[in-house]
Amino acid sequence: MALEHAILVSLAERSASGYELARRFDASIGNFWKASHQQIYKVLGRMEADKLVESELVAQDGRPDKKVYALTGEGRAELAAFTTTPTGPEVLRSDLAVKLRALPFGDRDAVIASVRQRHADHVAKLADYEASRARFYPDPSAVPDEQLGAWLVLRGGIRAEQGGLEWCEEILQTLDPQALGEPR
Amino acid sequence: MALEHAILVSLAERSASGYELARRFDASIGNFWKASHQQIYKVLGRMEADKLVESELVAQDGRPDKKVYALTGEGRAELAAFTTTPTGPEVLRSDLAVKLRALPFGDRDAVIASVRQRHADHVAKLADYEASRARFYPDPSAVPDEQLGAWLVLRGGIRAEQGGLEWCEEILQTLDPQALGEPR
DNA sequence: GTTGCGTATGCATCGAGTTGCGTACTACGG
DNA sequence: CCGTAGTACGCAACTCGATGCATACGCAAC
Repeated sequence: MALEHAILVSLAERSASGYELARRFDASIGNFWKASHQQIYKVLGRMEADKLVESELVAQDGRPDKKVYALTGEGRAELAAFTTTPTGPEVLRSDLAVKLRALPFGDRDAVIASVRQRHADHVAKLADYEASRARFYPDPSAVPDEQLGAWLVLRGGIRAEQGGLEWCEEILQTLDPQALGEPR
Repeated sequence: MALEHAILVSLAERSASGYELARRFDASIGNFWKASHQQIYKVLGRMEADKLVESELVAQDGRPDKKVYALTGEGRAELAAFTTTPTGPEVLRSDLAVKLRALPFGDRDAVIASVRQRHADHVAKLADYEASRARFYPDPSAVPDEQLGAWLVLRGGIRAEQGGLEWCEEILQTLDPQALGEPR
């Protein structure tokens, strides 16, 4: 039930409607936790029933009304409690790894194509992260204390993408060495 | 439904009972895809109904009977087809990232403790992977073709663990610089 | 001799997450 | 005036996966 905690964090940083949360989950927070708007609405409903958040209807003009959610004291307490719970080991699920393992039983060229796609994904994501870094943290040696967490998460994202990228390059070098001169 | 494909790969490499599969998922395959034995039994049941696998009851002495599953032709075809499907972008879910982001609203020391724990996990996993590498691929320049996939997956695992380890070190250096001299 | 451990299979229940659909209003272009 | 797109919320049905529990057998330890 960690989606709940991701939402709590997001709302702690700034109150928002479900719709806004969904978009945030497409951007910054979504870099390390995905969620569709349906899930978000569902969980928000439960969280409101549990008194972790409260909502206020806000009329807008030119747009539908929205329901802005804010943390309650109980929500803040729950979030603080969450930080003290032990973190279980990371669970990874890699489709690409399954495909690699299936190499002897499948289509080598198709697998290589998947790796190329993944390679491109990493390049794009990395550019994205780099842009965020340059924009929000122009001076890495002077990150304000309250942004340390977000900064470290961004650094982790950059590391993960770089690692994934290098892995893709190693795979391509191994499976398809002669094609390396021509990409791009 | 990629658990299905992970099972297909595992059975393609060698026929096995549900119990054996569950243990394999604790070891090599489980490094990039987790599954409990109940899930495996359930999925195996469905896969048999779908004719992707077939089972044979094998009596053992000193032990309960077991049901050994093997791929059918249809199963092999499904596995080959899987390798040609496009691979979606990786979905990551990091509890630790959520906790880092929650730093300003929670308990800093507890978060640091979680990072230390994660750090230790990475060290252990890395040692594990290194042992596998040394044992199964003593000469990295001479990996037989049919093991290339497994080798690359292992390389990816090592990279991911190293990356995670370095991230933990960066976090600790940032949040708790003076404590770095004393660990261990 | 019974308690615990390892092998081996499975059910039942619940929450998490996906997919598809539905409603309602505004704004803009053709 | 209609179609398309964006904002904003939500239900229903389903699958996936996690957790807990149950059963059955044999072996070894205490």
